[in-house]
Amino acid sequence: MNNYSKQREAILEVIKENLIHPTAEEIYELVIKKEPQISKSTVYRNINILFELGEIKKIKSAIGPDRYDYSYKKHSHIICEKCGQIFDFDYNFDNKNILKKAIEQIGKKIDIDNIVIYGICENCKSKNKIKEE
Amino acid sequence: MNNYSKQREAILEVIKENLIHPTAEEIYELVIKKEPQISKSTVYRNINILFELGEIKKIKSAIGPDRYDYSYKKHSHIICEKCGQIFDFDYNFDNKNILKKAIEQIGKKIDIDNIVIYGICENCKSKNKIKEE
DNA sequence: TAAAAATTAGGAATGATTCCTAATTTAAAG
DNA sequence: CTTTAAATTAGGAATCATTCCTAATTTTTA
Repeated sequence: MNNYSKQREAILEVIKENLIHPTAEEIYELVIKKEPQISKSTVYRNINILFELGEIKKIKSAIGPDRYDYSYKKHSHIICEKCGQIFDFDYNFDNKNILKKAIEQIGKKIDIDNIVIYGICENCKSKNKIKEE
Repeated sequence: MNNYSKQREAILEVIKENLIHPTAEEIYELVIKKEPQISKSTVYRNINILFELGEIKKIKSAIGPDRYDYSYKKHSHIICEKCGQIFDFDYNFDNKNILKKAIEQIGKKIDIDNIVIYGICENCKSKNKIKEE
């Protein structure tokens, strides 16, 4: 692992250029424009490698497949469980204290990578209130 | 939706009794002991209904299928991205402030349902340091 | 420049979940 | 009660996302 390949480079570029939290499928559709011969398995394999290397973040959406994120700047995510929409969220969690409590409660240190707030957004909430026919 | 069915009741009971964040498959294996005729699609359908109703929580694990949780008490989760382990985490997030910042940043109110900390646990971190053969 | 290691394309295989349908169960109405 | 309507079920087919497999190619090493 960790050798040069133009495919891997193109995939990382696409993820860097598209800050829309694309799915693997979407990454494939974008990267195929640059590397028309690329196969889907190569996209999946390299996404996983880039994630392992810590170059990109994996976001477990509430709905549909996983999404990926290149973070120029550290941030969290808010995800709606009804519509699946993902919002970038810039918040200063007290990581030092979270870490301390985590060690107390689970007995081991955790390297915090991404904090995700799952909830229901206003739009989806109000939709629910309308009596369904 | 929302009518009586002994299958749905049995599924909810199983989730209440097993606080191990079971997957749909695991719920099926447990509930089949009580309702031997039950089908897997019934389990999936009812898990979704119970989630829609807000009776159970869905946890997007870093690894493998979704997991479910009946919460007698509100809590968060810490999930390891390498091994997929899920830890219950009792932490007092400043939800009022989070909500305020969220409205500022994304322009809409969010009903916070579950805060998840994705990271890498000590065990997995130390495994990585060992030179792989 | 030759040998070893890593990566690729492409398709098959797998795993999780949803969808479909006819039969059954539950609820509602007279 | 009985009848009718609505909801739910079992079971399997279908779908979707992802991983696995293999022979060929590319990259690295020495």
